[in-house]
Amino acid sequence: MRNELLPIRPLQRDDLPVDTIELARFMIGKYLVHDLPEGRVSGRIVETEAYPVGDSTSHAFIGRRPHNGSMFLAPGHAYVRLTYGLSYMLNMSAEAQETGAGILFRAIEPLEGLPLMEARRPGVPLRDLARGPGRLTMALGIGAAFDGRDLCTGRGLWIGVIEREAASIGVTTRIGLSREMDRPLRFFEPGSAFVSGPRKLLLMPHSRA
DNA sequence: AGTATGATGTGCT
DNA sequence: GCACATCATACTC
Repeated sequence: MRNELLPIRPLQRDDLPVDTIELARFMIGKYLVHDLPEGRVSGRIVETEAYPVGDSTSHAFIGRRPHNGSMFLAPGHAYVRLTYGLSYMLNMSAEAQETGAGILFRAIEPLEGLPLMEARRPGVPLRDLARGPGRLTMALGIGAAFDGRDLCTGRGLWIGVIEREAASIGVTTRIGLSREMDRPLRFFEPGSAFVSGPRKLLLMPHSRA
């Protein structure tokens, strides 16, 4: 038994805005897809954060190192990093090659392959399956092996679009930081139940078209 | 609804 | 030693 696949078209590298902050906004309402032998797992991107050049909280801020090299690849490559010893985070490189910037995928609305996601996270309610950056990678089956992979191939793990744009995009400060806490670099889909973070952040968003 | 805490790995952000 | 781009659980209001 196999699901009908949604008509998701792979995003090309040339489709991506060069600017990190524009890219983080652009990805709201796009799709994260993981095609596996067992089937497809996918979701609509409802929350991202930007880590632009010069941001002291960016993992690229200290310069290129073995562990953060993926942030310096051409736009559209995965940067996967373990945080707090338990949670993998999926980022995508931004700006020109060698620059060192990226966006963090913080939450998706699960769409395809729900049984596969639920199998990885037994007993977790649908709403919590991929609400949060660590949960997202758990649900999609993403680990360290994905670091450095091209997300613009349309195969394996890739980003895509359905011809339907987000009506509006919410903007707030980022989550989990102890510095640079004032910058409006978190983007999300207003009204989505699948967005992570405290409710109070949703009460004061600037909403833009 | 909000707040506190422990688990756990990695690099000194 | 300590700070993390976190999560699940236990506890309070």
